[in-house]
Amino acid sequence: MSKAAIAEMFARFQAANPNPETELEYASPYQLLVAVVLSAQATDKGVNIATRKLFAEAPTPEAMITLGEAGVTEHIKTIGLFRNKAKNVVALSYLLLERHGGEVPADRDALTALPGVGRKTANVVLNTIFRQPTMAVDTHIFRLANRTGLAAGKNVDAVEAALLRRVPKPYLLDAHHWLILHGRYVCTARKPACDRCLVRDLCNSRDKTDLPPPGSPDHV
DNA sequence: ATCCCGAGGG
DNA sequence: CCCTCTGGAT
Repeated sequence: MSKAAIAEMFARFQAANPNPETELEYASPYQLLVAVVLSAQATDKGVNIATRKLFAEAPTPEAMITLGEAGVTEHIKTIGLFRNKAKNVVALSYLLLERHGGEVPADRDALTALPGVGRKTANVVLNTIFRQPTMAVDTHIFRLANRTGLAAGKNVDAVEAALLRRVPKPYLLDAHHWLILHGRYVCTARKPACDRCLVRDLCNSRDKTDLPPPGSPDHV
């Protein structure tokens, strides 16, 4: 995708959705951090169902520790990888109190030092809470970037670096959420809805593609 | 490279 | 049945 095409792509995203936001439900930086940790290999919809109950009982790190690993597990059993996540949420809450006065640190190294928090989760927190121009590359953005030609890369780190180079600065703060939402609802993994894609004419996969071939049941 | 791991969609 | 979902730790 050319430089001009990329600028056009984000201009359209911005016009269609001036203030894109996460679909995770949270009432504090702490709750967003926990929700993002829980969202690994899970849908936002499923995470929200679990966190409604979880945050009602444990809205703060102190309450989460009191609830304990067994209590957390009960609330998040409907989410995949729940044993690891329950352990991480409690341990992370303990470390937030011990190292950061119970606050979420605005620092990538401090964030990734927490259990269950890797580079992608840290980037989401830095962007969503602290409004830093980070690019968190998840399954949606990795797929969409490579498919459309927005930013090619064999792994998430390469795609992140390419996006930071190619996305025009004025769009960088909101690019993450625009791309996530586009990937979730339009440029989906299996059966992309190209017929209602806002940037269809700019997409490399119009003629050279990893999409299902024309004529197949999955072709849109 | 492997494991973790439930819910929803097709 | 199989694939996908805002990955991280070993």
